[in-house]
Amino acid sequence: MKITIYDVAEKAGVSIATVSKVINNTGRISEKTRKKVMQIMDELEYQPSVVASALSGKSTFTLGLTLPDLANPYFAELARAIEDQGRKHGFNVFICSTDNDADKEEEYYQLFMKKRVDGIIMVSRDKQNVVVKKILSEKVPLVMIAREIFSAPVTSVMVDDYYGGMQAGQHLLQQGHQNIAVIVENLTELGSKERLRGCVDAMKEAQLELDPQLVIEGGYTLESGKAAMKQLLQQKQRPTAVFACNDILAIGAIQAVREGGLKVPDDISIVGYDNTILATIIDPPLTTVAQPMQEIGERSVALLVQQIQSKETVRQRVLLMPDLVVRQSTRTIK
Amino acid sequence: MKITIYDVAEKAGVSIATVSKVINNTGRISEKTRKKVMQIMDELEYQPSVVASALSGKSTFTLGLTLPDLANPYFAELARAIEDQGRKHGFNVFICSTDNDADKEEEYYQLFMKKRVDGIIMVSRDKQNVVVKKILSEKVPLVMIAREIFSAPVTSVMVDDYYGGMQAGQHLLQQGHQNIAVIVENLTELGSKERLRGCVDAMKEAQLELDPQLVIEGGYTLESGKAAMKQLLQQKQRPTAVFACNDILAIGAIQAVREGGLKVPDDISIVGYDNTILATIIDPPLTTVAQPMQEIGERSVALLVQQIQSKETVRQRVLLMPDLVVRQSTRTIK
DNA sequence: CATTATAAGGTAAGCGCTTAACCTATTCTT
DNA sequence: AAGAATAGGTTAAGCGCTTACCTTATAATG
Repeated sequence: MKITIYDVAEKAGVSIATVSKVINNTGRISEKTRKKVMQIMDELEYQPSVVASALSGKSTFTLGLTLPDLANPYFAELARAIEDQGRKHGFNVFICSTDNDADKEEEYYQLFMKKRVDGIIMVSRDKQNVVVKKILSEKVPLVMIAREIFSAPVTSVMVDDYYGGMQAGQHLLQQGHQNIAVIVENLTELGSKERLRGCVDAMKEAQLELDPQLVIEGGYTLESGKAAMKQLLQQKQRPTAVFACNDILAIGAIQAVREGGLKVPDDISIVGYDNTILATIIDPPLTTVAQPMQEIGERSVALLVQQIQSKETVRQRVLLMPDLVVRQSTRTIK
Repeated sequence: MKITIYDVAEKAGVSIATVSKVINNTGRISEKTRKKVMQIMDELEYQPSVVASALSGKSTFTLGLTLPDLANPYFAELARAIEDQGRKHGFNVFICSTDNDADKEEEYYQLFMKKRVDGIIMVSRDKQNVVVKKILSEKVPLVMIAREIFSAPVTSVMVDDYYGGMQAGQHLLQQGHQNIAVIVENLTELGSKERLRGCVDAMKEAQLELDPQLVIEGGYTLESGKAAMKQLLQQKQRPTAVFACNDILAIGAIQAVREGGLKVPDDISIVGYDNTILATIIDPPLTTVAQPMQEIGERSVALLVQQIQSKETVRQRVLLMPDLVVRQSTRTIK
């Protein structure tokens, strides 16, 4: 059956300890023996069992990742970034969609524990997360990628929503817009609030004030973005620019504008948030605030691996900066 | 540290064998003892180590999935479907992006072997796949999700491209189009050829012939779709309808049409292929041939699990039917 | 009542590795 | 040239389970 370390040892005429040492590059082994063993391993196409090595004290080189929904392009891209970084460090990752369902989250967590993953990355909107507390109390290495500041002391990677909102606002202001509306996702959520606040502050700096009438909760779907925009189009003083707090909402807004017989960006400028692939394929291509996906993946994996390897827990929150990507859904106002 | 089977056994006043038996529901255990042991496991929040149980002969309950790129919405959706099905059967899945790079594929395959995954699902365009042959020769359970018929006897799940192309063609014909163009991905690839052939045959049934001038290779990118469409717009006899062999191409085509001062579907109808999320957010929403993602995930996992459990290898090819989703990028011609 | 079945659970080997502790030639030292 | 270092291995225990094979009560049988 499967080739084991015994087969290699026997064929090389050494003990299994020696083989183990050449695999792990530990202990003292003469160059000659090393060569010999390596050659035999090659010949036999020996693949040391991570299962066995994990059982005898080493790690499983496996990470668990939970996120709301892998079918969502935003999370898929993030997952890809994490996967790539994991690979660099020699880790495979279990990617698990929770649908924001606490039960599924719990279920996956249990699976992670049974499989003895070395660490967990959670992407979550929920700040009152019970599972997180369990993970922490079990001292399993954990990194959160979140939009809310977590009450517990968790190492987390976040993107500065306030700054992102501000960038969006500044961009529109630079283009001469004064009458700006904001479609937020959900005003009870910190991330949304921060994006809004950033935009408001950008306007304040320009001595402008955001009309509360022009702030609308849009939720997360295309339809709701459309509806929000329609509502905005009815206002007595129609805005000349809209900052939508995610790309889907922005796209819904574009569609509503078009259905209203107006044009983007000619009549109304729109800036989105996230810079998902959707932003590039929509017409006109969407000006949007880009989350630094690669960077998020890189930092979170790095922080996790660090925890795994050093066992120490220097908890920290990393705050990354988003970046505005200017495309064609915004333009200078006359 | 971690609770082990010994802790449970001791606290319950039984041997570890007994605990193992209640965990696995094997052997004879009295109801009383079972209850007792279960209760203790609960109390201690005992999570049996899959690592240990895998080492002693059971499976790892882990699947490996390789696909070209998780950041691509099409594959992300597929991965999600597979993940869900895996969960139903108690499996976690390592999701790995290969970027169609043979080296990465090989690397991931080696990792899968080291981690002793129970089975592998590969999503690939490549039919000359060396890794596949290795997997087969190692007798590791494998299911391919492919577009090409594989030379080796691999269990595979495919979608009937010919029928999909036919559906697209029939739809356009029913709407009265006679002058139909096709933007294929790549004429050297079987999947593309089949879609084209399906469309051609649909036309033949209607006593029509597809003008070879109206078949253009478009590749896989938005830009290339745009370019292809522009080329079509220049033809002396401009087509009234276009069948683009994937959604991205279709979207590129829509943009080209719009840039040419024409409208979809008023001037030109367009049908895509894949029914990715992109089709729903584009304006106008894209009529497209839907791949049965859920079904693909379900069947492939089911086939894999079957192989894993029964050890027998009833190789088979499952051919699923795609389904046309009519949206607003096509319309009846006067 | 002695014998046999059966139910309930225990013993111990083994899965494929890692690693601390130990052993034995060589090579240095002085 | 004798003792101390050192290089290069080997031995064996242990990681946390599973499982074939025992053992021992207890119930069934003639």
